[in-house]
Amino acid sequence: MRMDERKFLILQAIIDDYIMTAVPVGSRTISRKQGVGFSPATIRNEMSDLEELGYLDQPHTSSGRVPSPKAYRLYVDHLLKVSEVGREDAERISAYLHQRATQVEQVIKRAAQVLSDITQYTALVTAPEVEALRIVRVQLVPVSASKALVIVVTSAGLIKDAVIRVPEALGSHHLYELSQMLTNQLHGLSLSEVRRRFAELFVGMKENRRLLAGVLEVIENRLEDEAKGEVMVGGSANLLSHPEYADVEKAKHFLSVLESREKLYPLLKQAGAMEFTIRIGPENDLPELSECSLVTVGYHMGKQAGGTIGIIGPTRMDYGRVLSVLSYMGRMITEMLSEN
Amino acid sequence: MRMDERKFLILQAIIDDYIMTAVPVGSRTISRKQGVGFSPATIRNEMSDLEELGYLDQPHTSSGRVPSPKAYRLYVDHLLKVSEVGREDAERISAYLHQRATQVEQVIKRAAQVLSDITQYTALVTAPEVEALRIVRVQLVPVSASKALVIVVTSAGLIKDAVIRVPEALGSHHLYELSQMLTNQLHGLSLSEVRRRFAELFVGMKENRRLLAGVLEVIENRLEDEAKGEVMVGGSANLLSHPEYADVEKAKHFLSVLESREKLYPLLKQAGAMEFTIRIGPENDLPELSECSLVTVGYHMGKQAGGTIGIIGPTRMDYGRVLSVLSYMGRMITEMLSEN
DNA sequence: CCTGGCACTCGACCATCGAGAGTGCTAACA
DNA sequence: TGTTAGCACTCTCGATGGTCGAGTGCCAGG
Repeated sequence: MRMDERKFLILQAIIDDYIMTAVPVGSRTISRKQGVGFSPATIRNEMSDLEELGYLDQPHTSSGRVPSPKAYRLYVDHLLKVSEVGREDAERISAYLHQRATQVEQVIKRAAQVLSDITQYTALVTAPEVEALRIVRVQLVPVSASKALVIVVTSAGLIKDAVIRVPEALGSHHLYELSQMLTNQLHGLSLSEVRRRFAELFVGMKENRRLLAGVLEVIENRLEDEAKGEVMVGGSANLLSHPEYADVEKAKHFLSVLESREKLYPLLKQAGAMEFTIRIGPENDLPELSECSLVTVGYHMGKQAGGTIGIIGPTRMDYGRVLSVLSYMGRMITEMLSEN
Repeated sequence: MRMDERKFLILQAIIDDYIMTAVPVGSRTISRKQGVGFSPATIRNEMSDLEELGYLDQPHTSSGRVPSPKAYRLYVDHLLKVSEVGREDAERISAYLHQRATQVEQVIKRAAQVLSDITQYTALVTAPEVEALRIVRVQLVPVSASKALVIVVTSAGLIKDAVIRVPEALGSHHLYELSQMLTNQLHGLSLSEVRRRFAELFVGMKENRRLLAGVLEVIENRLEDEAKGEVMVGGSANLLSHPEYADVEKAKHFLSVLESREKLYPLLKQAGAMEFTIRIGPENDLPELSECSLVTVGYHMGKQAGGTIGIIGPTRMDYGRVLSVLSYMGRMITEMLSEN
């Protein structure tokens, strides 16, 4: 048995209906739909076929059918028509994003909020990846007699800072000169090249080794932190509005995944470079998410850095809308961050 | 009718039991308790009195009693014996906190995690208040040809930064000198005095007015941001473990409060300076939290700044344990942040 | 003043039942 | 041969009603 025109039509109708209602859909419902000119009996036969083909599941013998993950896969691959983003949604997105936002983190955080607000699902946004960034400047700023702030400015304006201990003898001027030296030495290096350069620096240096080691450690630590990954979550409560989370146990599992950056980050990271990805139910590596779908799109910050924004929700998700909203948001963020 | 020794005893027993089980407690249960040498009938009479006094509620005519908010109030004010924090808990707290943490934000975030982990409630932690802080240093660092990073170092090492636009003509040295000047002028001022001093600066100045205005704006913006308040939330999923949130609607309300910093922040801010506060059920201003209790303690960062850490959970909360864990945590954070 | 006893109340639990939605199958029809 | 009407069957859901047990209030006796 093979899929034919009519089977596609019916499957699509079933998925559309189920996405709207979350209720198993029966043959009558489909038959009544405009554009489907067949009797319930015919539909039933087709549905039976579709079940055999693995596209539909039946919760129990005598209730309507529910789309399987395989069906959603087919849906997003072939049947989905990605609509242009709605004017209203587009306006909300711009409005939110164009509030004065000086820091990248703020943009990211706000994006997560808007997305979850608009879609009523849960939004995930990663901070820009530091991988391909290059160092523009390193600056030491005195904070107290024995402490200084190390600031690492990277290309694309991403900034990292941390406090280190410095010898009391070093004055503000001295720190400034050190900063100039470090900037000269490290300028243009990718973060992974920094370590090598530091080794060279150490060779010809007598004083201030401790201090330099501190600076190196900061740069490395910041890298590690980055590897663990910053993920902003917006709208975790939204999930509870969907009937699939009426069961508190399920909701709890889901929420605890959202709280664990360690689990969340790889999920988004994986998708990273791709223009967009859709992971449906069991296609997610995390068993906790076997009944969720994750849609992601990438964004960029200049040419060198980028991150991922995503929406996570029940497999029964409005993929069309989510995809259009997400990709619009991706473009907007890219635009915002690149003009800096 | 007045409270006497025995009524206190019985009330305490009821509260203790209810805190453990979340089930309305009956006279037999109390009568069986060690230390209470009375028959169920006697207890019943006392319970009836306690109900009349407003300390107990009866969900329906023939089931056990449940403590009222008034009872909890009495409990925390008079009956509660704050135990020393458990050795195990103390160890977990130190272990978490003493992981290398260079930034205040990290300490804060981690604290929220540990607290929620240990107590199984939801933890809230505010970043240190900037109110009483004084400026130690202002520094401009070039980021690109036409952008610079403004760094405001405050007493206690709290750092704020933001990117502003600068005239292309200004070189790195020029920025450095400007930084020195600004630091000289603003050093030691509270943030609220800065605006006045800026007005004076403007008078005698011809060039760079635009730039200075930018710096002022940054300082002010950062202040505003601060007023909106940074609040870290840990363990929001924990709430779902408690039977009072078996109802998904309730859980949703609660979670959406947790997501709205605007609501959360004043709640903690209010408590701010106090050594500790306990807000029970309707004592909270937010109607969404009328069935929750909020326990907070303050922490300090040096002499000038401080924030609040808190636990939020059902009114039926283990106040003793929460209080001891919180105050221990408060002391630890104070210690950590002050040695910087 | 305390306590045992007793009648009463009320929610939780369970079984039963009918309605309704949906199915699969068969036979008739175009 | 594909489509449809009809029919018996299945399963969920909600309402109904009965029983059980925990708990109460009150009264009378110690």
